[in-house]
Amino acid sequence: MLEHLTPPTVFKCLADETRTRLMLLIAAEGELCVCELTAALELSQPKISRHLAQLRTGGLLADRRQGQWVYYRLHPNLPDWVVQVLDTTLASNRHWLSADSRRLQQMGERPERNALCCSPAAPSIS
Amino acid sequence: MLEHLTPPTVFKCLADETRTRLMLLIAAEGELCVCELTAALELSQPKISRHLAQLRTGGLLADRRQGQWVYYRLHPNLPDWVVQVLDTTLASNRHWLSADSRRLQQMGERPERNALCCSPAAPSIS
DNA sequence: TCCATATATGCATATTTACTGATAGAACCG
DNA sequence: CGGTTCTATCAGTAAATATGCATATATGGA
Repeated sequence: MLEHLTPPTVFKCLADETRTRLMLLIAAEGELCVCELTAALELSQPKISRHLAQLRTGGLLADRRQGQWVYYRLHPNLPDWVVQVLDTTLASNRHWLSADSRRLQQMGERPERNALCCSPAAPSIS
Repeated sequence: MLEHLTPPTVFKCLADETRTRLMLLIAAEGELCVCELTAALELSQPKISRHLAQLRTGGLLADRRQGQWVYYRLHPNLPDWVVQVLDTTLASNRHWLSADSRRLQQMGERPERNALCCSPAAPSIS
C-alpha cells in the first residue's frame, strides 16, 4: 500500500515549509492534534488542516479521532528509509524548529491524550 | 554559505523526479557530466541542464568544467545531514534507480575524467 | 577561421500548487 | 435541541514551477 512511496513523492510532500514543520514536530512528539499544531506553527486552522490532509493522502501521516480532536502521527507503515530521513533531518535541525517546539510546550490546556487500546504512539526520536 | 540550507529548501530541490534521479545518481557515482546524465535519464539536454542549474543554485551540487565537459558532484560543503538523507534514500531505492544506472553503465564512449589537482571526487556511498 | 560537440539560457505556455475567506461536518455539553 | 468547539473542504484566485523550442555560449580540432 505504501510501496509506491518513491523518493520524489516523499520529497514533494516535504517540499513546503509548513509541511516540513508539521512532519518534524510530529516525528519529535509522537502524536499531536490539529489545534496543537495550529498553535505551534501560529498558522490558520484551515491552512494546517489542508497540509495535514495532503500528508495523510500522501501516506506520510495517519490520523485518529478521539472525541472532538483529531490526532496525527507518522503513518505506522512508513518505510524505514523515510523514518530515517525524518530523524536525520530532525536531529540536525532542532534549532530551526525550536520556536515551534517552544510554542507547543508553552501552550495552555493541551488536550489530554487517552491511551490507545492497542498501540500507543511513540516519538520516532526522543 | 550553505548554512541557510533549511530542510524545506533542500526538499524543494529534491521534489521533482528528474532532480531526485540526478542527485541520487551523482551521489552514487561521485561525479558525472551532463551528457552522461542525459543518457542515463533519457531526457533532453536542456531539461537536464536546467534542473542541474537549479540544484547548483540551490547549493546541492558543484560543477567544474574540464574541456568541453561540465562535471557535477555533490557540493563539498553540503551539510552532513543532507548527505545522510541522500545516502539513506539511495540505499533503499537502488531498484528505483536501476534503469538509469544500467543505461549509464552501458553508455558507449563516456568521457574520461582526469584526476583533479587537489581533491578527487568520491561517491558518498559505494 | 570554420565546424562539430557540449552545455546553458530566453521566451512563451501549460500545469501545478498555495492561499484566502466562507462554509460544512462532527462531537460534546447544557 | 441549540450552542460551542474542533476539524475539513469548497470556490476562486494568485503565484510558483516545469516544459518545449529555439538559440546563445564555450571548447576543441581540422
